[in-house]
Amino acid sequence: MGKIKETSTHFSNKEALENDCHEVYASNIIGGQWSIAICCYLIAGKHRFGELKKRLPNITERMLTLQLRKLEENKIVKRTVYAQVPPKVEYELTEIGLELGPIIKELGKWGEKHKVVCDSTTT
Amino acid sequence: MGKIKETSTHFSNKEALENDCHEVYASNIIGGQWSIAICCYLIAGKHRFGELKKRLPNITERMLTLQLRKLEENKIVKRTVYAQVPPKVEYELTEIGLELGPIIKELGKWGEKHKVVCDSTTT
DNA sequence: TCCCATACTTACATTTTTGATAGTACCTTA
DNA sequence: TAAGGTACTATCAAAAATGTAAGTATGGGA
Repeated sequence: MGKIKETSTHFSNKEALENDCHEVYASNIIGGQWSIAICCYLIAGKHRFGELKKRLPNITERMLTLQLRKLEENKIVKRTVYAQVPPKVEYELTEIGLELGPIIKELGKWGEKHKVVCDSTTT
Repeated sequence: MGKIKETSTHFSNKEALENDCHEVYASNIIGGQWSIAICCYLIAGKHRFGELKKRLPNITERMLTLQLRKLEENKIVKRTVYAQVPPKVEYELTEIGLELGPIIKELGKWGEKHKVVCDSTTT
């Protein structure tokens, strides 16, 4: 996630797809390596930056920041900064972010089932 | 989507996340540039390769092939080859693929709503 | 005075995904 | 004999996502 090149074919394809398919639009919002994992924790409630970092063992601060910024831009999470030293910042889901909760959970259930089905037919 | 490097940090992070989060597991399966769009059409029924290509105007044959192969590997779609010339190949959702249908539709509804909310607060 | 904790930022390297372009096989029909 | 239609594959290049490593600010406490 650096700057994107708005003249690339990739970019315009993505935009075009988003525009005539809400499903794709939605998946682009929550589809980063860590986005869904972050959401899973936030569904359970508010978290500080450092707490999220602990729960996502291998994430770098850079990636956590990037993903949170993206979620914030998309109004999925709300960021609250406390004027303290050392700093304290809390992240929580917005209203529309919360509405994503049940869908993500359904997806999780499906994933669990899928894993079983797939494993059994492979072996 | 070429060969992946199974020794990379990225790879092992992804695997670790998948293993303790079914939601992430699921999202990795359906999260490619075109996967959800393809699924959307297949939810409506069987399609030939060329039909999908027409419906996804800017997709290259390469990408369509890659995505379909990935979906097939993950047992989301079933591929049927007819021994004809010129060739005819049909793609359809499997049972577990069909179960994804309602979830994708919910995601679509959410996306539609999100778009409205986000646009109104931005302007 | 110096170190600490927290939540970042910056610059660069690597890996992964996607795109562009050309080619393949095969039988049918003209 | 040649062209056409379908579903691909192969190679190379570009772009995007992620990872690594180091640095920043600030006030409080030792």
